[in-house]
Amino acid sequence: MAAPQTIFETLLAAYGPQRWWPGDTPFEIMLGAVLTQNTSWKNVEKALANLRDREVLDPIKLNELPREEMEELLKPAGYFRLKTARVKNLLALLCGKYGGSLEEMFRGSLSSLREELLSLNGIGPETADAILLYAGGFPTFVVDLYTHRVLKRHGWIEPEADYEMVQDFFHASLERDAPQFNEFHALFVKVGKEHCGKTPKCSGCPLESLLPPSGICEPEW
DNA sequence: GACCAGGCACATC
DNA sequence: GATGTGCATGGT
Repeated sequence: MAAPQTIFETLLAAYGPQRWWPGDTPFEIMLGAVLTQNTSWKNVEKALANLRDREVLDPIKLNELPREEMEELLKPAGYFRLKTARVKNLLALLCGKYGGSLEEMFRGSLSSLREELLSLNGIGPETADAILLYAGGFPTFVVDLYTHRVLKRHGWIEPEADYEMVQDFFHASLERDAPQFNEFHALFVKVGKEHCGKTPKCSGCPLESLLPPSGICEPEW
């Protein structure tokens, strides 16, 4: 069984720091977390650029934008009706309870904020953790599809493991270090894209070295 | 033209 | 409780 720290060091050695989730502001990162749901980041950037051009990349201004206009600006990110509703749910909390201030919002505790975000329609565990880690700087591990897939294929978690169980795999043994969690998640997406897609390309995968002699990467998951 | 992308909620069994 | 399906655009 490979330890999370060993997996991290192996991926970091193979790919180097990813310096992920570039966003000019925490608010932009927060929006990006919703917009990137099942969507490539390139499309998300177009939607964020639309918001910037329209000069509504600000909690208060965006909250005042009519639904139809927001839908139009978010179109490039896909699921634009759905995501407009989700962004509005987020803005309702941010503006209603915290006066539109992310700084104010992130004064809360990790666990209470996580619960609060999860109570919103459209914010699931991955989006909540992404907001808390990447925008808020809280040490919570973001588990995405690639993380699940990489761990299951290599036999490092049981096949039935759900989101919380995968997250516990990391939280149990790693220091609660936001910069490391940030980098680690990005590295999983990197190795996932290159080797653990739906059609796996195991040749040259840096994680192969961590498997026991009889271990194999199970490509069917 | 098929398939995929940094999910989530809801329906149905 | 588990499994299936809708949501939508843009790139390969």
